[in-house]
Amino acid sequence: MSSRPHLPMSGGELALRLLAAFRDLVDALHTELADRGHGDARPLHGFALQAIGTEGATAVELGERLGVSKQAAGKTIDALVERGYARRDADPGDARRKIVTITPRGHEMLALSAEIFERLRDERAAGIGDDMPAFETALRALGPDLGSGLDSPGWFAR
Amino acid sequence: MSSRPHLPMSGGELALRLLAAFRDLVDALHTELADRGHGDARPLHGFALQAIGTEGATAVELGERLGVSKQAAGKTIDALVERGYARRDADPGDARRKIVTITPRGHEMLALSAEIFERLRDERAAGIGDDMPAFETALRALGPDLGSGLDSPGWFAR
DNA sequence: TATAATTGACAACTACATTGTCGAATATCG
DNA sequence: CGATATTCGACAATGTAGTTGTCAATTATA
Repeated sequence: MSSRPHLPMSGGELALRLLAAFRDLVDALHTELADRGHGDARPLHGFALQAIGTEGATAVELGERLGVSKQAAGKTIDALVERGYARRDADPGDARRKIVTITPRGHEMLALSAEIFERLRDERAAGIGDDMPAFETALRALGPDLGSGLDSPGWFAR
Repeated sequence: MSSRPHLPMSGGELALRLLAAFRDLVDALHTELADRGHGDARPLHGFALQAIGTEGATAVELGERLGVSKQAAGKTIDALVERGYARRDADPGDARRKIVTITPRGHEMLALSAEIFERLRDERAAGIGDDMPAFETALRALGPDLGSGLDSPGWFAR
């Protein structure tokens, strides 16, 4: 409960630490994933798989959910299919569409990611202690609504 | 505070919200920067300028500080010089080296960024209230040491 | 039925990263 | 002093991911 006096955090440090904490979590996740048979998975792949969902999706839909063009979504789907995380099938009702669905291996990767994320969260929470609920409440208040587009690559530098 | 029962946050949501909060802050910063004469500044530029510092730096040094190759650092320096944020000068003592220093316009952009970041932080803190000190303490405990490399572009997808 | 909209694929282009190579300049060691 | 090694910056080739534009095929609609 921080009986210590609190050192103020500058706005720049706040931003930097948010990014560092995110990267730390995701790097730890993928180190662990690599150890458990998913060394070819990239951070983007997990997000894309979740955007595909249990219903499946077309390239256009995936692009909309991820906030990128359908062409970029198509490339991501190619990568997922190459790695065995997703498959493309013809839509029986509409010959234009190709439905992308998650393969068993894709589901396994998602489940593994969730499991590892939970453990990472618990480890971090243990280091934070009583402040964790306040931290989570504040983090929810800090950021915008979720799912607002994951067009991260290229956004940073350009 | 928070007399409400706390809803638990999954590990995945934790990671996602850290990224969303970071992006929200940086997007707001650059919207404001654009309104004040720095529409061509990108998030990476501010970090690169800070890595150059008041002492100046060579391309190799900047690459080390940013965690990228010297070639990538050279390109970033090109971008900074094009926009008038930095300048390259020959080192009088070593003809191989070219010292990159921050121009007055670069210093102005850094000062403006710091000012805007402070205001953004205060706005967010107002929405969070009493939990803000606990939040900052927890965020410090959550992430790794700062300055561990900013090689964000390409890191996410690859 | 003619027209419009949707889907997925292809091409061309941009942007940013990588590794490898090179010449020039400097440092070091015998 | 001079040969060798290192450092720095530039160039080229390559890889990846994104974009826009175009196109044919298919489906929906007026």
